[in-house]
Amino acid sequence: MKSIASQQSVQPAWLARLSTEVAPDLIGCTLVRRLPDGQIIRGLIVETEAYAPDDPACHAYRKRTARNAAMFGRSGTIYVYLIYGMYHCLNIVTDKEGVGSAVLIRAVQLQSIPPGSEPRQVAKPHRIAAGPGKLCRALQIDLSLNGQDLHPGKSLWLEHRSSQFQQDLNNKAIALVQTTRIGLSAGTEKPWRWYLANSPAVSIF
DNA sequence: TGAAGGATTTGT
DNA sequence: CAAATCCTTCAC
Repeated sequence: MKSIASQQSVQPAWLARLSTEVAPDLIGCTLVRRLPDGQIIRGLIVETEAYAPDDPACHAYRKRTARNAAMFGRSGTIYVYLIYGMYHCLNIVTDKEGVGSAVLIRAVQLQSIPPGSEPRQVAKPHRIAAGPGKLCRALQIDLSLNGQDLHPGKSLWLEHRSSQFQQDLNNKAIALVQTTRIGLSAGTEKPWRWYLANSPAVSIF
């Protein structure tokens, strides 16, 4: 019998499914960021949104451009974009290569306080990465990661749910909530946002 | 070549 | 509710 590692990294093949299937499955997974200086920041994913090709809210809805090119890459590609001129948003590309779809990571619950966090934020540690813009600020994610691949030990990767998390989910000790997405001007009716019920780290209450 | 607006966050 | 702030997209 092979020994069981507590954390197993997510492989591209596991992400090669519809974004609407992957998005809820990513809740409970751990996002791991390795800074240029080698420091590791880990966060439990507690909120995601799915974006699909036939979805008017999806950046890849109209056509392939320089900006959204990463969304058409193979599953496991990192798609980062700048919003409102000051915040970055992190997406994990899903489905087959050539299909413009991805999952937006909206919030993570940090395992530790990352470097550079302001005292005002540290007062509420669970809110430091509550929201897509704040998440990227805390994990120092910017356009330099756009188009790169998730890769264990490199800049960014994902680890599967712990057996404890999966067990709690099966026992209904914890639950996922599915509802509509946030901040859109189109496709507002699609129930493609998921979050961990009762998590203090989701972007909105 | 220019104007409009955005998968956000924060403070008034 | 409006500002901050800049890149992308689309119209002229």
